[in-house]
Amino acid sequence: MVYIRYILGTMPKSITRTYSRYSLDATALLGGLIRTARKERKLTTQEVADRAGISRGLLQRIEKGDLKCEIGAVFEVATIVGVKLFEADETTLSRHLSQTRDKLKLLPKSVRKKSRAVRDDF
Amino acid sequence: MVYIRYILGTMPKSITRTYSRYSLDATALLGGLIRTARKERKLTTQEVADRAGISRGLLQRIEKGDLKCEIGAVFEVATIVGVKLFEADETTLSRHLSQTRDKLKLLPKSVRKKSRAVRDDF
DNA sequence: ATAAAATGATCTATGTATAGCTCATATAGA
DNA sequence: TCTATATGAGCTATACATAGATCATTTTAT
Repeated sequence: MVYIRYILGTMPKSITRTYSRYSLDATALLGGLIRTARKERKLTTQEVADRAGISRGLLQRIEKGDLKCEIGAVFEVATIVGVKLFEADETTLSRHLSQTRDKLKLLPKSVRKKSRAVRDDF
Repeated sequence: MVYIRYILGTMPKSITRTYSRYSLDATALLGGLIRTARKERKLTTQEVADRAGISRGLLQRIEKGDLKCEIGAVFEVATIVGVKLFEADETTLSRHLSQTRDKLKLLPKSVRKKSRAVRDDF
């Protein structure tokens, strides 16, 4: 079976994205914590990558703090090497989760802007 | 200018990935916290998406806790609506980051497995 | 010193996440 | 009630992240 995968097209234009210092630092910190925890547990990059079901290259990028990695892969690796997210263990996390869901129910379902400026012209 | 973009190939096979309960919960919690914070600050999805430089659709997936979003986009949105990562503000975060880097310098540069079982056959 | 193993870096093919629409529905405010 | 608007959901094209390989280098343990 043959599958049509490619045709002719125009030159692609790449998109660059900007990040705040806080996001950069947070991702770098998480990556560093993962790398530290992995070494303390004496696990090789290949072992952790296998357990997480990802490639060794992706694990390297995660440990470097690459902002373009998918969050599921990052969190999965963090879990495997024992880095706590939100500084919460499994039970605390799920409790916090349901609390957040309850809180959301109480908030308005959509945010509405003031339609016009307040009438102060009288 | 014409750019060669496509050729003929074989049928693609998709890859499914599994995630732990902990990763699922952590991502869902983060998404919920973001949604809650956004509403409390009375920001529309469009406003936050614009400020983060992402599409409204991606923001919806982030708030839903989609594990395939890139971590940079998620952290950027969290920062914008005021959700603290690591329960730390900017200065605490950068301090923690340099501490982690210092700690890494002290650890062995590569993890080495015991090459063979301990000699107990004598 | 030597060798085996771990890590770092780079390349290609391809599966897929994303932007940017459209349309339908829900909802807050007048 | 009425209406503007926010949200939800689905679509397509494409830019890009990932897997998987290879090779070079570093590093640990013997």
